[in-house]
Amino acid sequence: MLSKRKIEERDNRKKNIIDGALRVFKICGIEKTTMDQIAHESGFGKATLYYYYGSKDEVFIDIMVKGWKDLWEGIETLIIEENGPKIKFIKIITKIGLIVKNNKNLYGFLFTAPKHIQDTQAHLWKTYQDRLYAILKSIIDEGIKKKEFVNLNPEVLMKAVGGLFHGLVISNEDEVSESDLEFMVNNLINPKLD
Amino acid sequence: MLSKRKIEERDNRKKNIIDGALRVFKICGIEKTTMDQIAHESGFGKATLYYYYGSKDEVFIDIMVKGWKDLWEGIETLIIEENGPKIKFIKIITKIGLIVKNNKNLYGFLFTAPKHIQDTQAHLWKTYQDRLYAILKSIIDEGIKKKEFVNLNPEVLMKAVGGLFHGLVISNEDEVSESDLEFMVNNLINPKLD
DNA sequence: AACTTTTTCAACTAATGAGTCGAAAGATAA
DNA sequence: TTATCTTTCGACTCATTAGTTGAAAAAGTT
Repeated sequence: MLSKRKIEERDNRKKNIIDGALRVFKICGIEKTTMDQIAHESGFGKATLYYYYGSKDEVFIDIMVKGWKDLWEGIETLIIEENGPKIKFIKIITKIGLIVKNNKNLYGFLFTAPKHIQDTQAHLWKTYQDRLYAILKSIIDEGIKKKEFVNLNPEVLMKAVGGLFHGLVISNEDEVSESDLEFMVNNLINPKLD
Repeated sequence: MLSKRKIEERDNRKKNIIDGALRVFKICGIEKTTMDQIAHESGFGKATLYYYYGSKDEVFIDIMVKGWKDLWEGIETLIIEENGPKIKFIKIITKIGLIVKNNKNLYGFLFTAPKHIQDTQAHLWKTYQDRLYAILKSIIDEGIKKKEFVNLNPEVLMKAVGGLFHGLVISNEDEVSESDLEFMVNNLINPKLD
């Protein structure tokens, strides 16, 4: 049996591998990153890496799960707060912005990679992702109904906010201020100047 | 010497290859697409493909050049039209939207791929791309100065519009109506309800 | 028809990269 | 110290894929 400390150490090494992987992704792009590179970057030999992860996909999936889980847990409390849809929506978006800014390597990967991983089985991370999207969608629906949001197709609005967020937070070298992000999301979902 | 017709035929075959390539990209993703696949999809053997293109990169670059050139030429006339920055900007964005919608395979590639191609030399397509960005940037600058646009950092506004556009037009299965696109860009650059 | 040029491709090479194996080094426990 | 379990990795295998070659078919020219 493995002692508690042993397990912790092992988890730490896995974390090192993930961090190394993300560093290489940033430089080489996800697709062109090799297991040798990841191994070297995180200070192991390739064979050792396979001691911790059974395949390249497993590394990817571990990253995805961690990312979406953190994201979900970061906004979970905001959902039950008693706020109108507009306030709630903005709060969630800015919170996500904050989380993403704190770990750009991870989330740059998270929002770009999914297409390339084949989801033969439903993955754990999909659950968190779906949950997050469903919540945002329901807030948009409610916002439109209560006329706090502009009256557009909710799917379209969702895509718009997603794109805006991506442009401002992910694919942007410089940091956007929270207030700018908030301001622009606000303009998008309801262009009234208040 | 090659006759005019011969050259035309050759260009046609090159076009077939490009179209085939884009079809495969759509299914497999750019990175995972092989030359064999492209060859097969466009109805040639791989060796024939290498008769027309010297390397995989050459295929990529040809696509990029065609895409950016078409985009630039599509909006070129709008630049000299006598319009205020706001009208001009919206006109250009919606025109780009139209062009993109007409060839989603191509532009899905165009706006996603660039990072993966190493630009050892400055490529022709970069010229068109830079030109387009510079124009948009200058219109934004002017729009802000003339208070037709909201007073935000122009770079940030640029990223925002880029992201919004991407979300609505590129990474969207369904088509956005022109009016929705126009409406939302308008809200972003100047949220006054007029 | 005889000859030249253009187009095609099956079968090859060479490099790269995912994943394996077996042996050895490092801990831990008795 | 000896036996056992955990961690490490050099050196392999094997599959894939970019790019080449040489020969042959097709088209064009005289």
